Amino acid sequence: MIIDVAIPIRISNSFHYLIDDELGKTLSIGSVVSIPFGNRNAFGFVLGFPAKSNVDLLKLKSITEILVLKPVFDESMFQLLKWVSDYYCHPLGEVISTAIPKVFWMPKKEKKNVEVKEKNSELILDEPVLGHSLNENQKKAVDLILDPSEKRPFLLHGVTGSGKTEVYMSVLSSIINDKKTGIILVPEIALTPQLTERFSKRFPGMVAVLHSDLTAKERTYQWNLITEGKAKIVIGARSAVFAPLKNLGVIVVDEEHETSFKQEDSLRYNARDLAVVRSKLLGAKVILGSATPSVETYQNALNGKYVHLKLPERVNQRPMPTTSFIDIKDKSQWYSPELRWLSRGLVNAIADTLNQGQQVMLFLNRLGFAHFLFCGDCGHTWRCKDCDVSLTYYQNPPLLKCHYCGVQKKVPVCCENCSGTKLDTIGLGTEQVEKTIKSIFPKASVARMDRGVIKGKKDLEKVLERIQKREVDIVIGTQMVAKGHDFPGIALVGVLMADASLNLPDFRSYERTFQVITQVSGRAGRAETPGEVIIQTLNPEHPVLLAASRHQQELFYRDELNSRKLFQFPPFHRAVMLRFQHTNPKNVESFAYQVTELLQKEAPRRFANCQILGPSEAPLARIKKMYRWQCLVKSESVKEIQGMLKLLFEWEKKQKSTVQLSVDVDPINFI
DNA sequence: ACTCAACGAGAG
DNA sequence: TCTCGTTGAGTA
Repeated sequence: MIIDVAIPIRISNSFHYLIDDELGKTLSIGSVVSIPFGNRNAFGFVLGFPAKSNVDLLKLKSITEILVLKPVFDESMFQLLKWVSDYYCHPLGEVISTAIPKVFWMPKKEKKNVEVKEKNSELILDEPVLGHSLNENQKKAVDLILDPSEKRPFLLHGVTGSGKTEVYMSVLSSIINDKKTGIILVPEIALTPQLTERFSKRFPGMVAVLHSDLTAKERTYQWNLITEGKAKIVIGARSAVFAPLKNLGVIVVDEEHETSFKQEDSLRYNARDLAVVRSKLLGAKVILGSATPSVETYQNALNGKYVHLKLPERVNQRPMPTTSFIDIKDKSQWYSPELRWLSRGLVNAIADTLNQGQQVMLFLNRLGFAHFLFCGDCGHTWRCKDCDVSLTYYQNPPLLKCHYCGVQKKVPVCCENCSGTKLDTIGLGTEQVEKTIKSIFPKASVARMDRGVIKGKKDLEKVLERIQKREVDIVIGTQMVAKGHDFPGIALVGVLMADASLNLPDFRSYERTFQVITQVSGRAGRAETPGEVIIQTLNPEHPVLLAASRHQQELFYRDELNSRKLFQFPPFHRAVMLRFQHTNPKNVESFAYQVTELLQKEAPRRFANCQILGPSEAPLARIKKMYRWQCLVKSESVKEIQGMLKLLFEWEKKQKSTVQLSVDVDPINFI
């Protein structure tokens, strides 16, 4: 008997093996087998039982042993996995190994049912109470979501603090009453302990948690809770979209606009999009929640593919914050001739806020002390040896770091080029903000919140608790502060360099800026006092900043959609990024040109709707010793793009070039 | 992915 | 001539 086996390696085809008839009958699709592969053993997933093989029967080898008899995925998951493999042009074996935790098929010892300890939480079967005092809008949203005749995905579009989580919980509660289950996807679970806690309290003993920081043991425990049907709700980061729940009733994607739902290496899938696909395959509900939806999702809501549910009010009628701009080009605004990045206006506002016993948050999306170090005598700058970027200067501990390959080195005392000693820095980072603010407000308690000081869940919980207890007067942070944490005492939010993200070479730079400004602004204000937001910028008239500050969402999306349409970008056109990498710059360049020319030659007759842009050197021309080129393909027709990729892969196989080619479907990252 | 054979430059 | 490091092909 023949079995078809997918091996988790970068080869697109599967392989046929022989197995004893009797033994073969015990296998299912999804069983894991050990097989001879070349001159070693490998693991593989059983895909099927073909009646015959087009490979010479004498060449077929027998499997070594059965590793896991019980399938590691069921029929409906198999459909999804095949869809993923097809859509993202990635070998099925690798897709499966991304979706299923390694501990379940990569056995260290022998694979047995791991004993599940009950820990301290008993499974409580009492049904939770419905109707946790929802407001009108929340109730309406829940009713629409639960309406069985409505099959479309839902965009739950609610301003910060409008109570989206209550809606999720009400829906979940009803889903569980119907003996169904649900998945909640969150951008970075290690950074959202509050949400997990709320769910565990509301649904005691029913919640499993999945994320990348789990140890093998914890992961096994959580996964078993799911497969054994004990967990009814799974909260997790992007890979939790593959959680093997039975009777899946709903998938919630919280903060659906977040880019961390896209995996940026190996299998480049987007968990938000897979949530929509998986729920469609199963007939389950899907809720995409955000205060600042992605332009793609917004367009789907506009054109009726998704149901647009709005939560326009903050709970308890909290007023929206008031926003003002400070033009930092204007010298008269500078705090001092040396401090050009800080305005008197913001300093005064901070002082007022502190005097009133309220808290301040300052936002700057750049880590470290300064962007780079340079020599005042000869102008030399310190750059990474392996990447085409300058090294970021950190002051405590004093280091020069590369943000792309992680290389660190000691800060030099003199210039390596001219031995000059007048070393100086350019470009502002959060460390420098912290130092400066501490010197201006020596009595205030200042806390920083960024990847430099917050390494994990524990650090975050500590800072959040200190902020909550009012032990901190001024919070200085990167993106991290924009991500859904509840800071009830913040009365003033200062955005230090609002322009930084506007001018990135990425068609989504306006969208990102709008989202992050709206999100940080949403941190300001509480029941009694409306919050205040001060935005320092070089460009106070910029329409994106204006729209964000005036809470004119519809205006922003209308303009942005118009320009996406005009320039033929998503959501109107599909995009695929072809990336080329090699240690030799000439090899990449010539291969990138060969590929592009091939596609351009074929396009007019076979793929008339495809545009091929490039090739061009990537904005980051070298990372980790690899020179990088790219080529962007756009088309209204997914079919044509798929056809073109097929042609490309066939051609590439024949070329046997050493240049690495990777395909990024629906790319998020353009640098 | 992984492994082995083939190939080519450096030491005795 | 021997050895070590790099490169390329094939895996059922």
